[in-house]
Amino acid sequence: MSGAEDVAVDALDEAAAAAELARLAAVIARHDRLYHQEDAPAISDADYDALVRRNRAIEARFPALVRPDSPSLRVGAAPAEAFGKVVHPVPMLSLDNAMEEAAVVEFLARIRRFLNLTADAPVELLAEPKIDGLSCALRYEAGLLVTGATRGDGTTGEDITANVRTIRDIPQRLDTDDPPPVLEVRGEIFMELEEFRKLNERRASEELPVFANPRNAAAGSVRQLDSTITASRRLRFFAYAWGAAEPPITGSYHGFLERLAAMGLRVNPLNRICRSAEELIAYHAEIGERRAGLGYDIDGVVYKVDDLRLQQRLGFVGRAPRWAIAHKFPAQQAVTVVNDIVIQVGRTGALTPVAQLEPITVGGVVVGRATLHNQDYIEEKDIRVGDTVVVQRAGDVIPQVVEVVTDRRPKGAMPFDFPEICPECGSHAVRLPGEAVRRCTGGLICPAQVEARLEHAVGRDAFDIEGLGKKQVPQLIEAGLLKAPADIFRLAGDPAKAEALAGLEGWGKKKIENLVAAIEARRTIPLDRFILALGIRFIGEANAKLLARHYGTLETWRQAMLAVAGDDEDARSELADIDGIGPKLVDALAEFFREPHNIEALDDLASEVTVEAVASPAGGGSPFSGKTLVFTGSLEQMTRAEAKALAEQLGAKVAGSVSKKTDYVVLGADAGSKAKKAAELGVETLDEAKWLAMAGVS
DNA sequence: AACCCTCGAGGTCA
DNA sequence: CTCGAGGGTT
Repeated sequence: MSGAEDVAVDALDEAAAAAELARLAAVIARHDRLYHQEDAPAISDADYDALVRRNRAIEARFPALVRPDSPSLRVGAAPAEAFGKVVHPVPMLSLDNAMEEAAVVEFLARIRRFLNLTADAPVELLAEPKIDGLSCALRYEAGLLVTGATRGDGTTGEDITANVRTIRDIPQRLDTDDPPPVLEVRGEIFMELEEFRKLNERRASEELPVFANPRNAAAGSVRQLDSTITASRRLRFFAYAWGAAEPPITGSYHGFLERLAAMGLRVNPLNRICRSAEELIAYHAEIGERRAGLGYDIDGVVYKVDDLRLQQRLGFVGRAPRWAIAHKFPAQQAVTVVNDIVIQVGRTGALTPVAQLEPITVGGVVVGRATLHNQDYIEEKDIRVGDTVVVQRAGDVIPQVVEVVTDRRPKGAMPFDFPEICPECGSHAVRLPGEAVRRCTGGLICPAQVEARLEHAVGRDAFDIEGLGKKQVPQLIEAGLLKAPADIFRLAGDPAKAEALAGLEGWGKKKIENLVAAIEARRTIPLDRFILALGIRFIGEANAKLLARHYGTLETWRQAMLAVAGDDEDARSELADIDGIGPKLVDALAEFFREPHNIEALDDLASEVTVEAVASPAGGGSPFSGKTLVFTGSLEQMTRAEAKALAEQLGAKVAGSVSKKTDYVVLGADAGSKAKKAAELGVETLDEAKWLAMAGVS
């Protein structure tokens, strides 16, 4: 031993301190590696903590000497006020699920079809365990960890950098001489079962509530504002993907993972290359058998096409890649009793039956209720009050009644009598022919609908008013302070109302101030959110945007909708011509605007707020954005399906036949009648090379 | 088949 | 907030 490590911190001079910090950074990094890569720690946790403490003590004396790769960055940061937002430069996607082996076979078949391969052409896939934790994106710039973010909605996540730094499987600095300028590593943060058990033991002894399962424990730990708490939880990490990367990632997926491992990130050692559906299924079975002994929770395995060029060609459908699929394990099941079936009334008046179950633990959480969806569902499974039923958590999350154990049915149990009267307001509840749901016709006289509509209006995607939620809305309705959406704004505008608020339980001065501020902050609202807030049937986030973009201003839209309600043919066809708006939507809008009280409520709300106009989408980056394309003839560089997917990605619409609305016709080899038609109509044609060049594919 | 809307359950943190 | 199911629309 050199002795430096024995010198008291107080006795170090600056040069010795710098040297000691360098030594500690290296030693701690080495122990981190042993811990996470070999799973063979060379020292005890206590000794490791002592090293970390010594490092921190020296830094406290010589703040100027803190190294960019200092281990103390793992734990040092002061508690944050709240989590910042991180926009993912490349969206974080979800995977399609396969529950059955047949779906795995179909997955492979579809890949081969899409790539124009024969049914027995070799395709290599990397199979890996699917960890049940929370996904996370780590951004390294020039080899240094700069941000860690949760998945969030896939586009925007929360900034959990300080917490991520406390995870020993995640290096502060990539172990390479030649770090990439940008590398965003994605993977799963999770808690091992042993740590989970110890954590809950500790919490139980401190009389704190215990976590329901390791995944929730990991999620709770990562969402701590105080990163020292996160640090004490010993989370783990496996890498399995990337987002932004400069230079781009090329080659194979397994090669990418090997490079990550070489740079000090942890990669699951159970990953394996497979070459056929049989091999994939065998892998699934093998991992399933080893599941209990892994020491951490998994909910299935994931298969990914290994060749990154093929991944790119396969692309995406919706939010999920075509080149990957999650093959889940069967859901865990349990048996319990249906104590009651209650009816809930939603915003649109839908009557939804919910089974009240004798509480039972399924897959780590206590389940007490399960939706029964509708009348048909209950009848098909013949679920009766008093029945013993098999319950599972679909996708290991959502409780679901699978089947009735009919031998255990009590004598005299009657089939469920689905109400034809709304249990909340007594109005008739009707089921239209061809529909599965029965709906209350009470509209605004139905308290359940009024409440649900108000909750919808203040919701995150509509007015987004902080401090008004499922708890407060019913309370304010009860107090007579809320009836229609416009009343929300009168809460802030009318002093008498604010005073009435102060008389209610749980409304202190501060809370009222906050609410008023939150409401005032939302007095200006974009048209699409305003439309969404009205709660018109079928008009969700996407359709509200379509309408807002097309009509631009509230007044234009309102006039057009009134004309539609008055059966004005021109207004109707203008509306129906918007791509994505079909007959049912037209009817729903007309119906809404035929009700005088709806228009009153709309105008009332509009008088309280400023509705911002929405610009119709600009041309966008691509020459094809907003254009209509037709492909004809056989393409050589890619299949028709790929070309279509690419064009749509660029904002184009792909049509099947040439018309005067077509902007471009892409001619493959042996193009026939469509080429002729294009010439007749004077539509611009592109050959394959030209199309690829314009699409930005070289 | 892809996409959208609606509804539901259950969890954690402030 | 996240996940998932079911049903509707295009």
